[in-house]
Amino acid sequence: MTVKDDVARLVGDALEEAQRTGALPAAAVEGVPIERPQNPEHGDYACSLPLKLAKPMRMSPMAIGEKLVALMPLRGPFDAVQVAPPGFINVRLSEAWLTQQVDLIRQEGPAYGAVHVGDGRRVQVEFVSVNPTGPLHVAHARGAVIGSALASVLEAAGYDVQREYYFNDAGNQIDQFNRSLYARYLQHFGREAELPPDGYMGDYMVDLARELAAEHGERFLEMPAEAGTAELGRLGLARMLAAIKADVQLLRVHFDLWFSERSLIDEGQLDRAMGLLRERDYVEEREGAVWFKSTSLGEEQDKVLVRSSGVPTYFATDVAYHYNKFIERGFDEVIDVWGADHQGHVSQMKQVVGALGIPSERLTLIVHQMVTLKRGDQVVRLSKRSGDLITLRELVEEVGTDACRYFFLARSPESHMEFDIELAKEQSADNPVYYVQYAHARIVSIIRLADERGIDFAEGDVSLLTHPAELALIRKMLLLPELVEMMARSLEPHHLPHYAAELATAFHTFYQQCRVVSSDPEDAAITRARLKLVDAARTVLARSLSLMSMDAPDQM
RNA sequence: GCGCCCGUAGCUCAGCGGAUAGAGCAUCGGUCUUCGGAACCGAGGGUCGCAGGUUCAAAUCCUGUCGGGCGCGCCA
Repeated sequence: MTVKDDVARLVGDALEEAQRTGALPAAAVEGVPIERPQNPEHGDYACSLPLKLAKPMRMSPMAIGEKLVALMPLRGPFDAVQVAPPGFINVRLSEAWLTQQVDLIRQEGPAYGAVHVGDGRRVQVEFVSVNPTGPLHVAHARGAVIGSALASVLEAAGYDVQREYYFNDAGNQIDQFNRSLYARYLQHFGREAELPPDGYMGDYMVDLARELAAEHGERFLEMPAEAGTAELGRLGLARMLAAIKADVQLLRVHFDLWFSERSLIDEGQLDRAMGLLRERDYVEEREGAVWFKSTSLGEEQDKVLVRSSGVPTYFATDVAYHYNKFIERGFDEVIDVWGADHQGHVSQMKQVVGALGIPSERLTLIVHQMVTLKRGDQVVRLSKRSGDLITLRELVEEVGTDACRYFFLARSPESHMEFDIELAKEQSADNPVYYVQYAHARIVSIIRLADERGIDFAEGDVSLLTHPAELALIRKMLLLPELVEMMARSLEPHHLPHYAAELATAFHTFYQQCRVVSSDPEDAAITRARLKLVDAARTVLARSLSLMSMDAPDQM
């Protein structure tokens, strides 16, 4: 239970008591709202319940507040509660309690920040899932960072998390890919060949053809064209997939499972999903095709599941995939991270899940907006088909993994973000990334110094920590578990970089004002206490960075 | 035309219906004999696109409107 929950209970218990004894009239309440006031004069936590109860209770907010505060015992972490106009209950934490948390944080170590909102429930996070017909680009990097950070946060919040990449290895686009590759392959050997009209034009296809030619020679020329195209395509696809794996690894993104679209067809899951939809009367045959009757669910149009040619659409396999996620594998919750270009499919996907008999709230679609990439003044448009502009790899190699992760993560998914490469490089010294990491390196070097001087602070007395900067740092450290809980509930990991920067500031401010390792013998006790604080700060900062899959360097 | 997203400081962006709307960068001004100055402290800078509405309380919710992005296929 977080402190915030404890505050809510403190107020909630008082309300119950007041209503039971008749001190306050009966009124329906939906939860106890607890906030963190921005003005420190308002204490550590604030509750606006009296303001909300004023109307149903027909009393002034201040009077309600007074009644409640009178019933709130100053136990445990709490030092003072008071009512403030226009009707807030402000709660302040006790300094003695705050300092004790330093020891507790050190005890928890790298596990600090973990909460139990997930309660072991199984959640699948599917992200990136770009077709392996070309290299990953900048927008994909954004999805990769959002998805992986969200997965880490959910894990810290007590969920059993599965990270998954769904890749297309069947269908039209793969045919296009195969034909494009075959054409490049023929061209490599000086044969006359034209790319298909909707083919993949990028130079990477030329490179891929050359690599395969180097490895396999003219083998595919000797086959009938159709077989050659298919054979070559299969090898090319495997290479593209391997390249994508390498690319996401550059961003420190790991997947538990790479899920093949084709396997849904081969292993009968598509048929079973279609059968279930048909059974539930959501399928209709018309004009030689098989349709999902989404208009019956309020959608604007029906969707084709199986073309008149007998070939299932991507939509059909997507239905099968979600059937597989919920019904065959039994995930409690599923989160899909999509780019804005897929926004139009969100309501259809939700309807499909409902049509399969699954409460559609169990599926969450996180749609992130596009990334506008800039090099100075030049706007670079992102298109996989028309050519190879800035790839994920180029970006990461130029800007660095940590900076990429930090910047992509710091923007909320729905914001249309701008990424100026020149700026990111020029400002690297003033980068918030390095600011946060520098705080960690600084901490480690202080502890290193203490080690060199043979200072043992295991018995440090944390009650000596009374300086405002010390207490401010502790308060900031205590925010992490609440933040993890909030992020897991809202599925918004973008708060993490902002928190890390605030924590770093709290540390730097403390460092500026409080000498840690002092050579004056009279300071021995406070030195030991502060070393404990510094060590706890290292724990929390390192945890914040690890949740973002960022490096926590010992030196820079 | 319809759907989704965005519009907050010079720039890039936070902001859970609550108290005086914040951060970084940029600008200006301070701090330094000792633990890492990649630091700290301070200042200026805002009609939260605009107009209505709901509410004790709106940057936040609703409606409309203007501007920008992305979609609207028997493509994925």
